[in-house]
Amino acid sequence: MSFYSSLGFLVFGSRLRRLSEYFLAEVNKVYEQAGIPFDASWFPVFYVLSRQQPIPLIDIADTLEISHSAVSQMVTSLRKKGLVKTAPCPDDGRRQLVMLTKKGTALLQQVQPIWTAITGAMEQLTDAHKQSRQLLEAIAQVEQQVQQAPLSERINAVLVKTQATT
Amino acid sequence: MSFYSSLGFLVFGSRLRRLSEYFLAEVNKVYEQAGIPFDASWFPVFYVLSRQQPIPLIDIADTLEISHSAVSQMVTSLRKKGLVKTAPCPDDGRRQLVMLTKKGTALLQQVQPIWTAITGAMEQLTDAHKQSRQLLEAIAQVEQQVQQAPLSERINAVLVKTQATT
DNA sequence: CGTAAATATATAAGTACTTATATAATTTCA
DNA sequence: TGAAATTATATAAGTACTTATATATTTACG
Repeated sequence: MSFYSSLGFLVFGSRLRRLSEYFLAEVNKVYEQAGIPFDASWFPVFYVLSRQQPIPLIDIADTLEISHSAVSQMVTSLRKKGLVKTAPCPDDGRRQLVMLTKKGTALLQQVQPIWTAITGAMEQLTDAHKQSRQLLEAIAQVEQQVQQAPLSERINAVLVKTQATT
Repeated sequence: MSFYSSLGFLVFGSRLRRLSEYFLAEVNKVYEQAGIPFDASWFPVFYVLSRQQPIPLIDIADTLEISHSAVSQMVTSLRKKGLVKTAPCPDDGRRQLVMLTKKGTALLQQVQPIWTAITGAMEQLTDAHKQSRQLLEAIAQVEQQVQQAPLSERINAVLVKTQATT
């Protein structure tokens, strides 16, 4: 058994990070092999724009649940590549409305079949199609659980109990 | 349902990263509240050293399945903090043997009860103690599956099949 | 109605990794 | 045995975020 398997949750974070990076790298291979000049890191912003457009930067950040800063940096990068453009909101001068350019829209058309295939491949990760769903469900449940009582509180509770019996 | 839940595996990577960062942040809270000057990011190297010492840098990297570079940077950082020291291996001048200093050993003593508590808290994340194990098992299974056939190949297979029927 | 608070964005710096590159020590084998 | 390949480490630069900070616009209210 590997170090990671035997250590269980103490290296939970590292394992998740590693798995995450693996998935992004694999998806990038697919884009490359399909000859589509798209990067996996662009997906979240592109996906939001595929649903709603134009949209203020702040709404993208809220939807993705990442910082304004991260979206601001990504939008700047995509703007430099000519894939999105921005314009101040007429109703509220603080807001920047983000939208796809013609080039961005064309790219979106290209990547959409890949997105569908990714979902399909993930669903087929096991014979019975059960495991990937279980993983998603397990992650969702852990996310819910830690919202109800933070992990740090749970750890402290265990700590106190251990110290009491020592 | 949140954006992340509805999108499923297309944002798998982001969700894993977010969960990972949450866990590291929570564990850091526990160290801080316990008044122990330890950072969650130090754990992997400290854990390896708690098992074997002295140990060549390359063996730490192999055990943790991270790059030599990452270990080299972490060891440099821990050495600057006076927690570890290094010495060239007498048998092989290329290797740097890493070991805990007196200060590092004292810190290890302090953090070990916390590590036990973290494992305990993770096991109790659900009433039935089933879910966290399921998550670990599900991750392990996904790790195994993608070793047998890379995700990119699976995605391509789905793509080809879709295009054939269109 | 003007000033304080809130909101939206941009930029700088930090984090924890990665890959690429350089350098040095060791091993291999023609 | 000595040149080529391998192995081990260190450092630089890049990535995709974060927090902290600055700035600008809008809203709220005494």
